Amino acid sequence: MEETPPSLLALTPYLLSRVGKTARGRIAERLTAREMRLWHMAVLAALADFGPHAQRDLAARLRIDPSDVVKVLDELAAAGRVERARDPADRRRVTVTITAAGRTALSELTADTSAVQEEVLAPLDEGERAVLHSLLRRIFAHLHEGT
Amino acid sequence: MEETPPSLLALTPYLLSRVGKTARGRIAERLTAREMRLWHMAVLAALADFGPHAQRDLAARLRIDPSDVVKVLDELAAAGRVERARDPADRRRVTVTITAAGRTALSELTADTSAVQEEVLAPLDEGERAVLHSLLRRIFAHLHEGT
DNA sequence: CATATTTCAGCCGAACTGATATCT
DNA sequence: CAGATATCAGTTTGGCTGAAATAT
Repeated sequence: MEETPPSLLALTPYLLSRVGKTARGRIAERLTAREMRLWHMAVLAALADFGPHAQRDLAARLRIDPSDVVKVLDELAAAGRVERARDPADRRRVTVTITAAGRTALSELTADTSAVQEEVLAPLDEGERAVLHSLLRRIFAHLHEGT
Repeated sequence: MEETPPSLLALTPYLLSRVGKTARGRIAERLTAREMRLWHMAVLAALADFGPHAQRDLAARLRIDPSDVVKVLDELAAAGRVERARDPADRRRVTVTITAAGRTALSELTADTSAVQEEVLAPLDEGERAVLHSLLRRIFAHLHEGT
């Protein structure tokens, strides 16, 4: 009396949605233990990978609402993981930079996510994981090219 | 200035989370056009696949909170897609049954989801879609066996 | 009386909307 | 003054919690 309806399991988007939600949940669970959330990690990763951003550019890159960027940065700045500074060339802009503490935090979060990867992909061998990752990359690229 | 951070794209759980969320969003979009939501579809599918359920069993099968089952069924019943009846053998229980209108609605929702499948999996050929589906089925089974 | 099932009211995090202040 | 940027306040939605009401 616990089976999932087969007519749903036959639909790949349904499976994607369910598995994705579980993955998200597992990551969020670990981040919560560090008093962080997914957006905090995404922001830190963007700053580490691409250098300082104006808040507007962070919002565009991560597809997060600008008004939410404010809150996320408030929290990251309070924890000393990013620094905000007015751009002297255009004083409307606020330039956000990751700190050393921010990089440390990011590496912990990345380790958490790798642990989740181990949990979620447990039934797959190395080759299968690579295939899955590559298929998802292609789908992801396709979903974000039209926009 | 629009690339997603590579350190995130390297993490399969992150990709699963993002792609899954988009899939969920695309389905939800279509269902909204029919004034339905994902839980409505899941409930109808469970009733169609496995026959009448007590509300408690629907909640267990679909891993939805019992208090939310009440709201979902209120809406489905108001639209004539399910019927509720007290179980005479145990009058605490309410037995839920799908109606003919409910089956019609479900087939429309399934068609919507198939259309989303076409959108999301567009870059993959038949063989790749089968591989993806099979890998996701295995992950899904693994995630739900421990519980 | 203890437990099971359904129902209801309310909370919280995530995502969005609209308005405002500041600056170009 | 028109447009851009950041900020703030409020709304909505989904998912959860806790407490009732009814029945076993």
